[in-house]
Amino acid sequence: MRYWLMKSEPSDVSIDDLATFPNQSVDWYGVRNYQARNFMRDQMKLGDLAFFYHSNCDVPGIVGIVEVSKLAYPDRLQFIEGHKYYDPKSTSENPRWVNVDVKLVRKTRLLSLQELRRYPELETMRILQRGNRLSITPVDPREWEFIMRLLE
DNA sequence: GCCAACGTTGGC
DNA sequence: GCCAACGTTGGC
Repeated sequence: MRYWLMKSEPSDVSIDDLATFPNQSVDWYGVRNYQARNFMRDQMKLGDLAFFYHSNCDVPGIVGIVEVSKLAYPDRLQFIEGHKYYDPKSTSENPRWVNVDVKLVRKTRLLSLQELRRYPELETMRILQRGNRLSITPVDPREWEFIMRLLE
């Protein structure tokens, strides 16, 4: 059982969007970074928990908790010609990109990036490092617990 | 909208 | 295999 942080642009899929989806779940499509892909493919297990993080928006930060509800499988968008996430080098025999499904556990208050930066206990978090761009990052259990207390 | 940081691509 | 050029991310 591991913990994660997963970024989503709310203009694409927000936590409120997720709450309205069937089963309150969504396929985590569009990851086109090998490191992030490998986390999904090799390490994510059913029931793993993740912070749902709004990025590239007015107030970036954690807005909810989700759980992995389906193990990694090929991202369907890589096969759709002309789509933003189309990958001509990917084939159905040998798909390059995968995604898991995640399901809403609950919304939380907005715990902003600015607030996260205030706690020395969290300063090793990947999300807080300079130039961090990885959309999926592991979260240390101690950091997870610390943040969960902030969200109570 | 700017731009620093980073990942990927492709010529050599 | 190096590395310059380019594209993307995402906070500000």
